[in-house]
Amino acid sequence: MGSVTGLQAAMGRYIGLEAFERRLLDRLEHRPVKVARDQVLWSPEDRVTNLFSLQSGWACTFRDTCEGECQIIELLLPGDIIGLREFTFRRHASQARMITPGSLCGFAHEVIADLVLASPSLAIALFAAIARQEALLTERMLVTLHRPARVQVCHFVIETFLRLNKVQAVDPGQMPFPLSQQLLAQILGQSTVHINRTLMALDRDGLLKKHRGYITIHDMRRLYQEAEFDDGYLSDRLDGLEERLAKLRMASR
Amino acid sequence: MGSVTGLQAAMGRYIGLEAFERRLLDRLEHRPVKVARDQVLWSPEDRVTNLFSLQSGWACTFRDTCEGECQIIELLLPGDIIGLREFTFRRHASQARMITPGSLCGFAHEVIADLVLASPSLAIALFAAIARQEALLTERMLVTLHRPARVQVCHFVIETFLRLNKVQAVDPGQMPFPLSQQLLAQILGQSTVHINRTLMALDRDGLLKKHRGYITIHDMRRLYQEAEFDDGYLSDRLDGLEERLAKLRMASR
DNA sequence: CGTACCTTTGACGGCTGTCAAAGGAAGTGG
DNA sequence: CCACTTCCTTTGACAGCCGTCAAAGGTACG
Repeated sequence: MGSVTGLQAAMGRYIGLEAFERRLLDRLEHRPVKVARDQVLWSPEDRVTNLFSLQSGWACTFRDTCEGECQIIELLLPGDIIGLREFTFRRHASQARMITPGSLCGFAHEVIADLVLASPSLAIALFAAIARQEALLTERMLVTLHRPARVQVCHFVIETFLRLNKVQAVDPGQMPFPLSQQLLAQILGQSTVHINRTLMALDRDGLLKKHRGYITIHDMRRLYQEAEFDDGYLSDRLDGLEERLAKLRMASR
Repeated sequence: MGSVTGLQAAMGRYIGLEAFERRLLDRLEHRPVKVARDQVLWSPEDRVTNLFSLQSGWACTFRDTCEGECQIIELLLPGDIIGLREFTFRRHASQARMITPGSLCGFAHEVIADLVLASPSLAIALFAAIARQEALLTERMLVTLHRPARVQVCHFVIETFLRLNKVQAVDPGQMPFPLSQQLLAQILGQSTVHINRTLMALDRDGLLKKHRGYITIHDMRRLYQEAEFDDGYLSDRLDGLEERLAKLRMASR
């Protein structure tokens, strides 16, 4: 039986899994490995060899821009697959690192070819997973390019709240948030100093307060308003595609 | 026989195509349709029904942010597939529109399921195509968040030059560029006024000059320097994955 | 108990957005 | 062929969000 946050859950979000597909996925993650905070999963220029299924803990991929600046590209939460962006490339452009201690399962990138061959449904689910991660990136870009830091922070907190909620119910008063202000700045592409001022203001205005390790959301409604949040991009529904797959599968038997 | 910029070329960038795969793709684009400038391919909230293979002309997908602002998400050039980002979603979040007149082939999004079922190689090629489009987005985000407008413009011009060059040799002195300063601003997420000032400066400094419909690159070397350009993210090489597919294919016979 | 990391605050400067207006180029219709 | 509209480009003045630098206080961890 796979864990709640394993590949089965990651793929099962989008499609119904048949028994043989569950077995396939289970075999990939039979032995999760514990990893420490700041553990590096790959570095720039490394040959692409592995993907990872993140079972617990938070991780990120990032790029060093010039002069020591650093931009986080993806924030990976439990249940996410790490490396989907890059598995068709020869070498990594980014670095991947654990933000907290956690556990994960690695598997060779060629295994994707096996999965696609064994199950077109899983292939579609993988498309869906990539598209969701890309949608996160797109929303981030829209917000960072066009809205002030205050909106960016509100938006990111809601987004993270909803993402966490998909895996496990989250109390808005105690939302897990193991990110320093520096990391938050690197996610939003702003300076640590400015993020700090923004967080102070959000606390002063009674919207939310960031503590060490967690966030307290005081007023979810106003948070949505300030963030101008529209959650369409977080939808897991596939529609249409899955039906077509089912039909094709029947026909090919 | 498929056109130079059709699906065959789009997929053939990444993998070798077998005869039956060529036939599959050809059947999808037997009848290209001419479309006018500003032709809308889909709008926000539309049900996702189609993907398009762009045979000629330039297109884009974009989102209206608040207050009439508009951010272009993808710039699509001949040979690109339009809609890869969204085909696993139920409804579109963006709008897609032709920038110039052109021609394209539409096909139902469920056809992707057919392709995946018929050929795992094509599935991998589709992963590669999505990953390349996502890489473009990522680079854009890194540059827009951390570099001044001058670098952004240089970077974008080189990127576009290289993308065009993959489809057809481009003369740096007459590079096709049918984008107004307003569109360029919407791509880079900046104001038209500021883009104008930046272009004036680049012309004054002898780097490049934008005319109506084309750009003259005066000094490619300095352009690369100013853009701090690294072309790794434009690579089409797959490595490893294709070999694995070939082996699996053999084994399954 | 000390070191390292994280948070907080102030001063200052710059890149970029907004507003406004005018001149140019292209396309349309009479 | 010319008047007219529309879009595109250019320029100036001004303001504001945000980055940088610097320093101090707080908190966790060995």
